[in-house]
Amino acid sequence: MTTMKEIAQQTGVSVSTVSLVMNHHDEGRVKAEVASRVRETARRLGYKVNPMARSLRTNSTRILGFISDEVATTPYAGGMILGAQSAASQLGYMLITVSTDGGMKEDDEIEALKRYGADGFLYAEMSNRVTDVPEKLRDYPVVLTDATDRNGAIPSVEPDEFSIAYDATTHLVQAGCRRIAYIGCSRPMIAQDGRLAGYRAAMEEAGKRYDENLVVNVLEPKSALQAVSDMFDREQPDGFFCFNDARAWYVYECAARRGLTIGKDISVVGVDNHRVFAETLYPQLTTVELPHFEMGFWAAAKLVSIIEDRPLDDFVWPKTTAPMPPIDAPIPAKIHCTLLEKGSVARR
Amino acid sequence: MTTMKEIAQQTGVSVSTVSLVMNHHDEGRVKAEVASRVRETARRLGYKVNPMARSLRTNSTRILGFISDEVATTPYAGGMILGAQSAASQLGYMLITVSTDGGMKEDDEIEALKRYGADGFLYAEMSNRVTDVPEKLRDYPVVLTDATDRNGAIPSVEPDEFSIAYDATTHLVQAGCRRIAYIGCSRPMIAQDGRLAGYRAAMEEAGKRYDENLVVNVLEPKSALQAVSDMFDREQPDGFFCFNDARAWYVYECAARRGLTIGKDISVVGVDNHRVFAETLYPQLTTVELPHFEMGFWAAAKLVSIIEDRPLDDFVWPKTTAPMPPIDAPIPAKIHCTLLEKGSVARR
DNA sequence: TTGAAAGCGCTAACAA
DNA sequence: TTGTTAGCGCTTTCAA
Repeated sequence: MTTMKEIAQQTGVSVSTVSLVMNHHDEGRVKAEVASRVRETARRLGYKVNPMARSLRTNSTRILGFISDEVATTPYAGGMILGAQSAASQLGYMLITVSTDGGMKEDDEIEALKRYGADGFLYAEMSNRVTDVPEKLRDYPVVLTDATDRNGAIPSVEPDEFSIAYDATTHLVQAGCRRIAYIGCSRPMIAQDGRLAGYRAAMEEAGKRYDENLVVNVLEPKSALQAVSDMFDREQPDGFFCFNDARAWYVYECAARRGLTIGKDISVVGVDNHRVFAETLYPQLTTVELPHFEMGFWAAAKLVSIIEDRPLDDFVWPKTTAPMPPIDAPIPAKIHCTLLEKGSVARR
Repeated sequence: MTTMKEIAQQTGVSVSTVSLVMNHHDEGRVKAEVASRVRETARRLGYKVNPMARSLRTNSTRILGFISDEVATTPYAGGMILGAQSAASQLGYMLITVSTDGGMKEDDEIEALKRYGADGFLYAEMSNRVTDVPEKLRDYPVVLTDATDRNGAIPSVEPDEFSIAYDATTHLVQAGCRRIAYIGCSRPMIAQDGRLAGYRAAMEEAGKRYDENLVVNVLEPKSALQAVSDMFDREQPDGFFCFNDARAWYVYECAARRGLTIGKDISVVGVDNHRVFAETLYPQLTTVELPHFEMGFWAAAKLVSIIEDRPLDDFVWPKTTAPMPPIDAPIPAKIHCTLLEKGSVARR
């Protein structure tokens, strides 16, 4: 590893001059000619700053902590982490991921992260929930990812659940479905509320009366299949919007048992959480993939903007939204990532 | 953050004495009474070493890099990362995860990890493959996780595919199945070879002739379902061992279309890669969960043992294997994690 | 048995 | 415009 000292020696200047140049603090402080010689030597020697040494002085490590307790159980986390990592990497940061699952104590992991000098934290859930941020994070910059702060005091990035359901349902309407069912979740979640509202709005806008009989909110696998099956026979829907892939599967199962084919006899749009259906089993189906990558990306970027105290607009953004695809288009389609800016922000 | 200096002042000794004590180098060098006073002060002040400062001197960060290119697409990764993190944490290390998926250049990520001072690397695949380890990792300690080095030169931790299939098949035999089919993978993979062999061995040991007609190796979702369906009708198997959950799903679909119920009319044991079936849809099914946690755990521990040049036996291990559960036992069951020790080892 | 001192690579205040 | 210096928190000689 090349050091500033070596650059200084080879260029015939002092270490502080090198430091100034390498940190872009040379404007008006170092002669342009000297600066470019320094840069040239640095390039030639393949110099890379030593983050440890720097952080020892500056108390800033350019490390972000990503905290989640469900990395082990869902593939959501992967996309989110990837997004966060992508933003971090573009902004010159490193992401350290800790999972508090599996009996490890969250506080210990946070302590470890602090010791390693994390400048700020991403606190992630894997589906939008009202969340209490741990006490230990109080005095650090924090951004919630796919979660909502109970006290509304911490900035968060969440999916636009309403629009997801609205667009999915509208999509089914436009595909010509007459009776569109909603297979939802019975446990109260932010996503469920938003999506049910989106479904309802789309139905009413299409001139279809909102009909409670077409809505089944389920939780337990065993009774769930029965409930969906009952509704299936009772209401004979020809379109389904499903809260997630597990719930979509109930519809698949019902269809198979009745000799019906999805995409031909009935239409299904569902949120695909596990990537199993979209990628493996039914590549031709229309599914909605939640914008986990984007949420991770935005959250990390937001966090950096807090840490460095500069506006988000300074950064360069990727495109994060796409329109709903035609009914037989290749999927998954990523739609709607809403950045909620609210509350105040903890600073160290 | 408390520093050694503060401890030194409060105890009335020098920083070097504190350092000696905190690093357990005080034996015969520091008076026992002084040492215990130092420890007491450290405890009282809640001292935690500053890893940055230490690594600046020692050139060792106690950071492990976890490199994988599929974090985003499977939940396997989560378990593996969790295992690796668990071992790392127990051994006083920190895990930094980088995912090289999504167009980010692997080499760049490795460079970043090196800059942050990683002492060694875990290079992970998400299903056992023959793998080339990147050039950039050449001079560092590396352990392959769920992967096999093409040159057989790098230590790796892999699942015991043979035993997984052997035990699963035997399980079906003991459950009383007469005609047991194998739904495998047509792409050549280490797992496929090992599992087919395990299936075959179990069949023959049970006095059943190995019958090629009962074996369907498939890949493409569309043709796969057809192939499984054909075999289903032709051979009328009453037991199925499936390579993964996608393949198990073909059997579910076939069964549903024929009015058959799994666990009653036919028996299915499958490797559950996505946790969808075991956790959500068929909690009563017998599935095999690959020991991702254990692989991650062992691989990280092995890596630390290489870095610190001490034998694995110095560490304390969790139990990693369990016998096959009875056919209706709660799942997932983790079985068989084999640590393959082979080849030489890179050292810095 | 203990402490003083040097130095890891870097930044930043200050002096020249 | 540049260099000198001090010091971040720690480890590790070396001398006392």
